[in-house]
Amino acid sequence: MRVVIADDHGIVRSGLRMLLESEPDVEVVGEASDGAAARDVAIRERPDLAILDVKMPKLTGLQATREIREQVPSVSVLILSMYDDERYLFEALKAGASGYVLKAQADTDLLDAVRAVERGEPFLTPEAQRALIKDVLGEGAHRTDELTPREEEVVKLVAEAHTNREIAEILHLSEKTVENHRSNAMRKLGMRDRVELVRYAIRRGLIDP
Amino acid sequence: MRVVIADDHGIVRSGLRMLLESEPDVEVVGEASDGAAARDVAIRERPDLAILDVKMPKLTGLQATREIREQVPSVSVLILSMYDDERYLFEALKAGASGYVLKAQADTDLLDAVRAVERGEPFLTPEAQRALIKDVLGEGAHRTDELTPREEEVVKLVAEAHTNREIAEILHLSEKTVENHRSNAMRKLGMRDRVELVRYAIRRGLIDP
DNA sequence: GTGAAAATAGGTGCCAGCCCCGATGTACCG
DNA sequence: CGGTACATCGGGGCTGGCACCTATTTTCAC
Repeated sequence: MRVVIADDHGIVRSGLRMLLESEPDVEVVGEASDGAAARDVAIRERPDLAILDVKMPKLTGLQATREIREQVPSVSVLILSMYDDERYLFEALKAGASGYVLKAQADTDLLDAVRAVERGEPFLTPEAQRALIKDVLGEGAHRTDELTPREEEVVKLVAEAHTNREIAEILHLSEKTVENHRSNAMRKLGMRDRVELVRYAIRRGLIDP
Repeated sequence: MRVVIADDHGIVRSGLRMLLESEPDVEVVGEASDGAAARDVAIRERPDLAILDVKMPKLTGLQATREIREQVPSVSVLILSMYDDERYLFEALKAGASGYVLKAQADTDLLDAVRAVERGEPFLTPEAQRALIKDVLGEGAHRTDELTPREEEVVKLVAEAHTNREIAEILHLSEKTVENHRSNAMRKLGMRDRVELVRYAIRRGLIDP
């Protein structure tokens, strides 16, 4: 089983690598320390599985998941969350992830998750399953989908202090397209400059302060 | 060399353990997933070294460091920070830590840090050293004094998405003066545009996200 | 009372940001 | 089939942001 791993903390990558390679039939064929690199590596290597941290520079794990799943649907994705809650669970599943594992439990659950994905099954930690059931039973109405996925990607990169040109390179787009997405996002949100977008991105958890 | 490790993320503990035990003379004699447990284990095991995450439940790594160093001074402490900045560096050193390693660089720097501590030397990552030197060269005063009051006012208003012209009106200044204060603040902080100032202002608590 | 730092202000120049247009292709949905 | 949303790219133009430079006044510590 060929696996790509991505996390902005080197120590987590090392841990993942060693944990995964303790299994004889698992091979780590790529590593990335940000979301854009993760996407590029996953598309180039076409692994069986990509294990992505939710919170990474340039692209979040969820944004990277969308792009990977769109371009190479044969790649399964496992999302690693460092949060103690499940606030990104639904977005992760919508983005095409096969599983969602909390980092606190990752050392015990991760190999189970990998095996589940190998069999083509989804994998959720017990906490995640409970949250999902609760949501389905309750109301599915906590969607704040004001922005399209593309717009959100651009907003995140703007908030990380990238110029339009840099964003264009990261997303493989023209500068004009980036400007249009940013402009549309600002209009939707009623904002007038990048500065306001930064605070929005922080409130939404797209980036840390 | 006997080592205790503490981090609330299982995957990080696994990574640390495997990384450390790849060295023949290093033995991990204890693990903890929160700061209070870390303190208890360190005091009971009296290891040569305790490697602690800054952010843990019950006690932070810094609080645990203080208590460990007070009760068993023979235990050296390495602090692991998941943050991209050095905001806890000074507190860590004051608490009695021998070293400060960012998680993003931990897979390459950690063994160097362990060896340095073994020799009784302090260890700081290059980024941490730079921050320390910058601070010493500056003043004994805190980093909070990096900006003058006027500069801080301007930064706050910038982060609130005011234009230079608006800020000039609010502070009864010329636009030029505002630009100078903003420019000086950005130079002092090593930032290149307003977007970075916003995140700084939020981190500093000048504004809410 | 001298010197350093802060606060004030201006000039010049370049480029990025932001706006308004329009245009194409795709996908999905009733 | 036609409508709507999304993503993509472009032109043209105005303004604001930012850098680098100089310069005066105020303030405060030694």
